[in-house]
Amino acid sequence: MFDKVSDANFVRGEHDMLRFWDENSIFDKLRQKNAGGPRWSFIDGPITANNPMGVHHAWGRTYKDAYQRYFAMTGHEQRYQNGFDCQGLWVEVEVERELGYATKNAIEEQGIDTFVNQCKKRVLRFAARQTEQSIRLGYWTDWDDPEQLRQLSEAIGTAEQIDFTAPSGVQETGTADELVARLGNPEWGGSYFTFSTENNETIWTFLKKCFERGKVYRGHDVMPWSGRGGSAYSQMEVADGRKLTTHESVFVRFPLIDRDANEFLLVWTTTPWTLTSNVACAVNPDLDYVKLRSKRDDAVYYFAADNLDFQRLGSEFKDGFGRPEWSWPDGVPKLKTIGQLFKEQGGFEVDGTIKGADMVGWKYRGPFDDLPAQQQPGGFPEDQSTESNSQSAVECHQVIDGGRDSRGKAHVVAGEGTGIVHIAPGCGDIDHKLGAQLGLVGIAPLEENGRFGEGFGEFTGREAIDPDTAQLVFENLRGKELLVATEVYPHVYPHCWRTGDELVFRLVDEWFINMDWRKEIQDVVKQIKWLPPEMQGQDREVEWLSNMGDWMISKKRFWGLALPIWVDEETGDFEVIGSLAELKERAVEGWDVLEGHTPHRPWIDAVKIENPKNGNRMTRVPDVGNPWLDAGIVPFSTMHYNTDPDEWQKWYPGDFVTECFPGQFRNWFYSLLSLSTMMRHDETDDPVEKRPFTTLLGHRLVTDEGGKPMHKTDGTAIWFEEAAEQIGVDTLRWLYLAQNPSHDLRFGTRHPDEPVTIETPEGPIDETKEGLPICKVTSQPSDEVRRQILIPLWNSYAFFVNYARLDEFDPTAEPLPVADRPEIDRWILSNLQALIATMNESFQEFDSPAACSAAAEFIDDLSNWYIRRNRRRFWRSRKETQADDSSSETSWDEDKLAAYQTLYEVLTTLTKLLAPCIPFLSERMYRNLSADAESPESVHLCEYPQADESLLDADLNERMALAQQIVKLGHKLREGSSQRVRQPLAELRYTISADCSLSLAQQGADPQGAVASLTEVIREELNVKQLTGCDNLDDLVSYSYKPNLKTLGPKYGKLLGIIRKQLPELPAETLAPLRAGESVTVDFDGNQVTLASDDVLISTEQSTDWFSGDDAGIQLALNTELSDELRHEGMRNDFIRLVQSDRKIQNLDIEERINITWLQYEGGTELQQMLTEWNEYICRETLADSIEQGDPDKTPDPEGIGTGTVGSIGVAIIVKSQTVK
RNA sequence: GGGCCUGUAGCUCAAUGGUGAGAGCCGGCUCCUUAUAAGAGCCAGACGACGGUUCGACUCCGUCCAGGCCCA
Repeated sequence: MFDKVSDANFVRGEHDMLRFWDENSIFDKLRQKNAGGPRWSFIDGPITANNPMGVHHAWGRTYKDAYQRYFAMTGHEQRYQNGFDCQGLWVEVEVERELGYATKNAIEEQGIDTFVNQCKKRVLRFAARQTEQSIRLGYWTDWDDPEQLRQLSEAIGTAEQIDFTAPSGVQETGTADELVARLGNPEWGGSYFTFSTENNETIWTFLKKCFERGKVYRGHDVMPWSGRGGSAYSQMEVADGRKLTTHESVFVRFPLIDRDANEFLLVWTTTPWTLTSNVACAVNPDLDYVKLRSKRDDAVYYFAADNLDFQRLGSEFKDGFGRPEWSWPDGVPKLKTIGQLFKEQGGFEVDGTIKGADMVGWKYRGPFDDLPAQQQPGGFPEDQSTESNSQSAVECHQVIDGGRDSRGKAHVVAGEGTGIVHIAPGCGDIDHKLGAQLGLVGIAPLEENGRFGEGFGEFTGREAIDPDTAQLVFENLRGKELLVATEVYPHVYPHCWRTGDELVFRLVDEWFINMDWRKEIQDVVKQIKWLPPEMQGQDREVEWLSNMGDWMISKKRFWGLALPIWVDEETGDFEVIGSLAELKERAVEGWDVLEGHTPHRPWIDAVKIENPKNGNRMTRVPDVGNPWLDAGIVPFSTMHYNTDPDEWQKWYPGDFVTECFPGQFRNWFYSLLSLSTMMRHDETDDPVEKRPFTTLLGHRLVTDEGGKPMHKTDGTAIWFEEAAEQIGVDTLRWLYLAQNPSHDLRFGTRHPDEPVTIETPEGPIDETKEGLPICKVTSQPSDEVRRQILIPLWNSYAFFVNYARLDEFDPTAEPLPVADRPEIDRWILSNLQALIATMNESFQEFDSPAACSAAAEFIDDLSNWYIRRNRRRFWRSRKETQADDSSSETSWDEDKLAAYQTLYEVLTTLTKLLAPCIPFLSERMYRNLSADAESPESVHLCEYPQADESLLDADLNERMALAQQIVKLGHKLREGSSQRVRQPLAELRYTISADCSLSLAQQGADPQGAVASLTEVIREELNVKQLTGCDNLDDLVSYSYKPNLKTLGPKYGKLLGIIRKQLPELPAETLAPLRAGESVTVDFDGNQVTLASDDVLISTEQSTDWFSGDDAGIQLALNTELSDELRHEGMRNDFIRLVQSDRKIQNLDIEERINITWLQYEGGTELQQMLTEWNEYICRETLADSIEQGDPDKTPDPEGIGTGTVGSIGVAIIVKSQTVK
């Protein structure tokens, strides 16, 4: 027997199901069930275990769970391993914040070991948190016990022996560090952690392969650098930290040598400190340079002719710098043109122009040639590599061609500046590239802390970004009479996203992978399916690969992969070590320090090896690895490429990965693809064999309701539980799965000023575990999902269950053959098969939106058509018992049984179909519906439904669709003629032309006949007494004719204009044969044109008092004439409706009997007459025992009174329950 | 600056070169309902601008404008 169903209460139901799954180990049973089945290999992209999850994480995780559930229900064995991304700067930043460190130095002062342990603790803590959140999301995978993770987190760095129970049940005892290093191993199960020793060691394997191919090198690069952070920044970090700021920029003059005295290059820069490190000046050889003579001192300046009167930052002054918050800063004056500057300094005259090309090779004196750094041969610091230039910077000073970038665009252009660019290869990106191209030496002025090093005179020790440093430069220049002018210059400049400090460009020593094997990776990319297609993922990845530079794998930080590169600093020799075993073998010092610790800093730094060439000690580079290596190695490390190759072979390549798109082309996707390509290069040449995965599904971002990104800092980011407990997880999951992945999801709005308390399994809470307040979340799209999908689904289920209880329906009874069931039953079952087929296809194609929209459409058909049309079949038992209905038929029982069995079949199938999408609600419905002891205890242990072709009746589906179209059009006609649906009308006539439905026409079926079997349905829906199919409606409507341009265009071309104009004006009888499918020949301005029936479009127009209309090949005409009889019937329906609505307001039980009193305040006796005629009928329909007229002059009891209109008569109706009072 | 993508209803998105450019959401009006905090019907557009190709352009081509992404 089914349990009674009342309010849906979705969120509470979800918690009930979580408990049910947990207490009955349903997930374990699922894994057991599928063990040995065909494999489906999902590879999880690790989530950064650094903060609690927000709603933006839940999108991808819903895909991950839904597809794993689908493939589980189709019997596949899976790995079920979630991953946590553990290492890297993000964690360090948060830990620095936790510890209150202000600078990088503090980490070293307080001990790297302390810091690294804190990082581990934090990661474990948030892994526990995210595990709990993911479980709440319904994400089924092999989770660690969050409490165990917390226990490990607590004990990190201590010698305490921990008793650890792995998810597999394996017991182990050890220190937290020992245990943590092995998390996610195959014996234990559980999530993988990228800090695990196996993960790190497998990256060593990769780097060793790179090394053996000669792809690892030590390089120098000029990189954005944060003095306070002590770290190079990636381009992405820089992009995140761009801010509008002002600098005091400077016009400076460089005296030319070997030319007339008093000639100068005019140079401009916004970073005056870089002038100390000037090596060359670049011009554009194609530009004209003006020779300007200043009247003040007769000095001659060279600069780009176009710049003389160029209004620098003219448009920015008006419109700002491209973002709303970047408008021209207050108090900063409009910039002067160079012409103005010289005018103010006493005027000038122009002595002609010269091509840039003619200036190349001119020598000049630099402004800081007195500095030791400028005078040191080979640059500063001296470059010792063999082919390097041994000149000093001073000796390099000359005008050079600025050159072009890879796409032929000149580096030096007119416009901002002077068209002469000062080049400091140690201080700028392009400068560095140019310097390398032309063999110029470099000067690297800055130390790691962002201050000038030795060799820079009075600048040594000064911070580059300190405005006082700029002032010192200006003073110095003034003293040397080289300063022309300074100005306040606004521009968008990179800043450290952590400290807000300005970044500088600094020459750094870093480790790179030479990516000249990019072609190999591109070949692999082309073997992968990139979804959704409209994101053009494959093209974008190939494009990125062809433009990317070498991969800088080093980071000057503490918490991360220990780069396995050991260097002999004396000779520059280096070696990459491929495993810990190899390292142990080679270690000549410090192994005892590492022993007992994970291969992280600081312990691994102690290990030294010997240079086999000369016996020198080799020391590990102090850098840690780029964290994308950690995530990219996952298809190898987590499947045990090194430790269990057979197991690895089983699961590689993955069948599916999914991740948020933006950024990942150059991050995770890139690292996965390049690592896999390199790992496999010595094993296969076939790009197919090098694929780490075969299909990738990307999705975009979660934004707020207005499409703007949500931020943690301004309180607009929505925490997972805020949404889960306020909106409901099934709703969220549907929202994610139904969303087009190539569009941002406009999720909703968090209201930071409206704190709320939410219910959780552990009781009500008003803040997160981190102490953040829980606030109100509104989400219009979620409300829509709930209203359109979940509630109708629930109501359909509730309708069934509650009537089935009353009728004691037995779901295990012998099913009636479907062929014997009414057409509408066969229709919904047929539609169900179509849905099953669509959902299977959609899941297999990773197209969850297609699955969701098909399901949504089906739920709508079920709720608003099938159930609504069939309600009476479910009510019959009641009628049978309470009124001796003379129209009783013998088929009643069978018909009712058919209805119950059909709806039961539909609902149970639907719970299975929807189980991957809405696992909670479908489980709840399934649990109540599957009374059968033989069915699995959980919907998630069921087989996914497969379509039964024999029940699929495309013809029936089409005919029903046609009936629905007729009903829709009929409603439109009623609306147009102001006839409410309760008012019965005498007749509706229809015709259906052959082109209304392609396949019906193709089958040669008679469309009128096709609908005939659905007459009852249409008649009832539209409340008409008679539905008549006609060959034509000629006597009721008139026709209008229009040319079908699509068919006529190709035939008559230019004649079309005439046809188009004249055809509608032709007499109706000329074109009438077209309606019978015959063709006619017409003369258009002397052109004989033969029109076939499909050359003309025919539509109907109203011409009688029948209301008519047409749509999609259907023509309808509705008779709106009302006889007394019809009018009374309409009144009867109004009356019943009023009574029923009163019953509902009073919340009467569906079986409760009543007495009715009605009051009429005005009007004649028609109402009374109607009630006499229909007394018995009304009593039966409303379960009334009596209908009496009351006296309107006596004040009626306001309790239980309803007012309304019957026909056009205003009445009040009192419904009294017999049992209440 | 270069490459790619996108400009359609108040909002979010559709529309093989073919006649009145479709949905959904929001709002308004009307209707329906003894499963329905549900549903049905009606009500809205200078297709970013300008040229070109064509009998016919939202669609193809060119130029420009605006926005996004990638690269520099």
